[in-house]
Amino acid sequence: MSCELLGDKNLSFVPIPHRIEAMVISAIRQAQQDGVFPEADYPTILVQRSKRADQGQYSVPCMALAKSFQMKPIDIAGVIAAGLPESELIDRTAVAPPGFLNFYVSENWIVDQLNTIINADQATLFQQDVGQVRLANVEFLSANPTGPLHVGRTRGAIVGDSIGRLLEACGWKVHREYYFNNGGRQMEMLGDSLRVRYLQQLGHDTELQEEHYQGDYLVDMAQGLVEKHGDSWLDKDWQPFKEYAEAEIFRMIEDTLSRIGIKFDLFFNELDLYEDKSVWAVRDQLAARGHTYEAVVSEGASEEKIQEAQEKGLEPATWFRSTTFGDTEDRIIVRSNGEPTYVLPDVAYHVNKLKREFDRLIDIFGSDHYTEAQTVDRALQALGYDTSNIDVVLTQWVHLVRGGEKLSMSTRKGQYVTLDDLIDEVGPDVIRYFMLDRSTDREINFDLELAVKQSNENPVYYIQNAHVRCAGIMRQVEARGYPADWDDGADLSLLNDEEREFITKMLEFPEILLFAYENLAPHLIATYALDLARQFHPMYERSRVLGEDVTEDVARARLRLYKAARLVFQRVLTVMGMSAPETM
RNA sequence: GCCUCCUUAGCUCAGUGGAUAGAGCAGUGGUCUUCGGAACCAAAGGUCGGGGGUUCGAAUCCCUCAGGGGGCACCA
Repeated sequence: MSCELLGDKNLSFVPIPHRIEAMVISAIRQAQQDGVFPEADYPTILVQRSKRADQGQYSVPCMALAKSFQMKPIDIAGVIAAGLPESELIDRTAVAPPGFLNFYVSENWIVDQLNTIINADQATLFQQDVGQVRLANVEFLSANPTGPLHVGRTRGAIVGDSIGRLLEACGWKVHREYYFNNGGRQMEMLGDSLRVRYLQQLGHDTELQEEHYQGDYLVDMAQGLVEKHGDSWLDKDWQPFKEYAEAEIFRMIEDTLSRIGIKFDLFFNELDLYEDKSVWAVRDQLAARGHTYEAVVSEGASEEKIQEAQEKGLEPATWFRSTTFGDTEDRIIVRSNGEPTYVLPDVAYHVNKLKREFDRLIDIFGSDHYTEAQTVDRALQALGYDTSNIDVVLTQWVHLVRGGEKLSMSTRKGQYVTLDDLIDEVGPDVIRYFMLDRSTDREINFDLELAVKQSNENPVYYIQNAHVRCAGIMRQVEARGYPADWDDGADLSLLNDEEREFITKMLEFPEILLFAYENLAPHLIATYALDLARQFHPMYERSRVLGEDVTEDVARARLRLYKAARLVFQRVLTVMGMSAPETM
């Protein structure tokens, strides 16, 4: 086929719709040169998957082209059909009213893709090339080290890591970053809580106060401290305890994360932004550009607020005039006591990231950070930065559900469910899938009973079982003494309609991958994985390899099919950060 | 009050402005007994929250109303 529009890149896994689009554009250009179509701009060509078999596998609605080309849609479709370049991909096309052009993908081409899949580098199977290699910074999780990871943080962690994997599958290099603050009152309380626990371990009669951290992990930690240092820390204040606790907690967090397949490239300490003075530099630059002012209340504040401020006797604070950038109210960046609010170091952090070598930044936040993210964006604009290469993904809440009842995830008094507890209960693969399979702007009800169910109600088992079944066939073939390359050179034209349709479904993966990447929507991978499994199992039921009534030629062709299917399931699971088990 | 996300089958949810809106579960009726039954097949199930609008064409875009989640701290 003519591929000039697709450039020189390896065509193996260019999504089919992209190839069809290139063919259509080529036909349109030809028709324009021939004077059949006027030289007019026209809307983007839409190539969609057909819903019904009698509409081919892909179709292009030409109705939207009618205005540009001053012809009836059905005639436009006919002209395009006649002008399509020769292609090994497309067998035939058909025009359907009111103006659809349906594409029938070549059966030979479809089955031959099994060879392409099997011969490809498995680590990069279906990898999309979105230009030269670029570097993305994905910031997620960013929980302060005050305790073990709580389940409430899990969604952001999984979504962040998976978006990273999605980018990697589309040719990016990904730098995963975790932003944290180990200063402030919270961390002081943490240190002091450990100090109290330490004293208790040594038999002192002292109790935690209400504002102390109540979690049992500090008891264990205090025990370890006694084992290491005996009573030599008796007279120390909160500070060394805080440092000890922080180091231990980071160790716990990293252990937990490694259990669900997440590894960060950098833990970025907010305090570094104070040490290198960049927090104050940001404030000064905002001031120099005239975007700040000193006042007790914001400009245009209500009488009520002014009165309230007077009653409290507040001193002036530094405000960022975010209303200039579309905000409904200005925001405080430095409190009257001289301490910055959270937003100022966060702006400095983003400036820091923008100054590093990244081609784009992606932030994953809980939806409760909506206003914060907007304010940071506005401040960056105020500083003169182009924020168009910063994407913010906000994730909605997760509710743990057991037996139809929502569980409380309160962090008070240490009664929280840790991520470790959840991993112990349902396993890492289930967590990853359940946190991924819904659009990020939808809430999740995480059903703990469904999570451990071993039936096709549970999508994780259903998907992984497809891989297990493929692996089972390979084992069986080997056990019966067939050579490892038995399927090499098999006559793939022996595969039936159902088997070919399944291959077509596998070949949708590149377009799904690209679309999920473009929309930063990893749930589309999860949905696709389940769809693929749902198409796999019925076929598996009927298309046996080693049945008595299966001829050797058919057996070899089917073995080739399952070999490729196994690789595709493995790849899909890997992109989601899940395991592809051989047995279950 | 303002901002934001959600509302699609009994339930949980997919759905890129295009043809007759799709899955699973539950319910109904069947099949087979395994290269892992942790299975498969069939029929049934819908005013896409309500109402306007834009468009040749709207679940999808815009406006509006209603219901639910989250946010709007001199917290992080």
